[in-house]
Amino acid sequence: MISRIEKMCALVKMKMTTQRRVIAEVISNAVDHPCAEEIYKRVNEIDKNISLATVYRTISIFESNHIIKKLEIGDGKSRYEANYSNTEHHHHLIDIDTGEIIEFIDEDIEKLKHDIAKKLGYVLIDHRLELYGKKINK
Amino acid sequence: MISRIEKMCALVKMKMTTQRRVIAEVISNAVDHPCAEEIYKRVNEIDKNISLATVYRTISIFESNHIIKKLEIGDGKSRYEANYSNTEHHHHLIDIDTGEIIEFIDEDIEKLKHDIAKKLGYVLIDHRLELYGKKINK
DNA sequence: ATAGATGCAAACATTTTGCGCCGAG
DNA sequence: CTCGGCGCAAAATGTTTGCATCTAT
Repeated sequence: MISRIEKMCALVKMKMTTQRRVIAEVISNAVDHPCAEEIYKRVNEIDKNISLATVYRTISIFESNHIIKKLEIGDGKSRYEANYSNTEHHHHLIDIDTGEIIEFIDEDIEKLKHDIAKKLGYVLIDHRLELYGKKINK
Repeated sequence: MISRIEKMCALVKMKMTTQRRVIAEVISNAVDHPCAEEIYKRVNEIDKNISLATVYRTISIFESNHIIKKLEIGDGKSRYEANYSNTEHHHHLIDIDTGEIIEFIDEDIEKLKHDIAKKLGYVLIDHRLELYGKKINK
């Protein structure tokens, strides 16, 4: 089974190695937002010979090809998620007690952001919205 | 002249040392978003004996007392700005060509964010919005 | 065949920490 | 006086890189 990210790599004409295929698979299957070290651990459960350096290099290439997105939630490390362009643009709510990340989509924000950038004389390329909250009744 | 941040330290009953006073002054006067190293350099122009470790420790205390805010614009280092609660909540537009940071305020987003958090079962504590854009006509 | 990808270990950059001394309250 | 803050240097953490080797195309 070819992972979704591997298909995106093909579109960008990336040379596909065993390592990249495994890393693509791991990130495609992730339901959370793993950091480089976590990706490395999951990759190593599939193939013990893949190095952390390769994970970093591959992540970096995926990111510059917009195949994955980096998020910085303030815990010191960069975290990543697949960037499926046909999926709606979503954002993150971070539970400040548990660190849990909840994804959400909001139409109104999608509309607003372009207007704001335009008003400032910019074309919007990307954006990031993160909410930090505490669970009600806990 | 007592800096604005120093006044906030007093409210939180922080022990005020020469070092903290100078660091408070530097961050209060910053019109940009300096990282720890940059704060350290500016601090040293006023007092050569203040160490980088103290800058980090002080920043950390300021941050946990909500006196300053950390921002991560994706350049690998944490950047900081004063968090004047009586100032309107603002956000950042980052020029992806120059790295320039433009601050802006948007009323509609202020309204939206609380509704979204509530809908997800959370009380909003903080949030962060960053737009990344290219200047029009350049 | 060959450009580019990999593994390893060393280098880097940023941030944190242990310890003995010092200074604010 | 005393507790916490300080400077220094060392360590920890996350990430990048030089080099010799290997591999997808």
